[in-house]
Amino acid sequence: MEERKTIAPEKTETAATDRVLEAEAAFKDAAKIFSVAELFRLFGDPTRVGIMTVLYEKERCVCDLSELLGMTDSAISHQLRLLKQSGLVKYRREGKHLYYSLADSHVSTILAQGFEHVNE
Amino acid sequence: MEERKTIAPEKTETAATDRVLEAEAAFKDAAKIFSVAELFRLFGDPTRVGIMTVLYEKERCVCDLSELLGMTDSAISHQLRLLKQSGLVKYRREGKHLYYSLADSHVSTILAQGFEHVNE
DNA sequence: ATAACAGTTGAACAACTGTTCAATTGTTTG
DNA sequence: CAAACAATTGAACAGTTGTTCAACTGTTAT
Repeated sequence: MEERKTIAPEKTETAATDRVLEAEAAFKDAAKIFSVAELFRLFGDPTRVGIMTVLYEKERCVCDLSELLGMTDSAISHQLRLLKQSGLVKYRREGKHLYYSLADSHVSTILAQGFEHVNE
Repeated sequence: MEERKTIAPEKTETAATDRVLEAEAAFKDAAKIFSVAELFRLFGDPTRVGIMTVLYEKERCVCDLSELLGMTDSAISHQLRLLKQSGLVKYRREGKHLYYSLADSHVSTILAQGFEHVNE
């Protein structure tokens, strides 16, 4: 994010270098802003929050998740794919069942923070 | 969220009361899940994250925000309205300018958590 | 091998979201 | 008062999202 509102068109080489460095910093910041938004976007849907809230307690297979949340396997599976792709959940196979769980403590922490804010 | 996967159809009055209480609890949980998703949904857009990231440092007027983020006043204003409606930002008037700022420390905390997760 | 169960996948569709544009409100200054 | 600036608003539009449905893969048991 750029700090100054206006940049006078300077002529020295060091000033030019400064502007390049500023531009690079702004670019990195912009990339981070997109990543943060993308992270929160995944927490921004009731089905996905429901899934993660259930998984907060313990691992679950898809059929448990769909029954607990009152949705079809397909709908749950589609959302799990998004969560999986973003590294928010992981899974292990046990016979016919795939047991999903939260990927790491970061995910639980962010989720908990959300509930904390909602509970005033 | 319901714990047991199946509920046997019991006949006593206490069991009926239990089921009502369970249903109420499930309803409250569902309502909270929607609130949490709604909260994160607002953090799930790059423009809004950009706005909040700029406001994290200090309060800003709409014209500053639009210049810093390289967007039109209108686009910024539309997003500020959403953030305002959800109590995530507040503002004060000073002459022609409306100075926006983050509503409370909860907002900064959630935002910081997001950046922390993105920075590994 | 076949049936049954668990889960995934892709296409299709309706609902929603974010930006733009033009018109408008509110405030200050000449 | 009029002009200029700051910001909001609503309609319109394209792009995205989440669910459904049907077809499919993979695993276990008979």
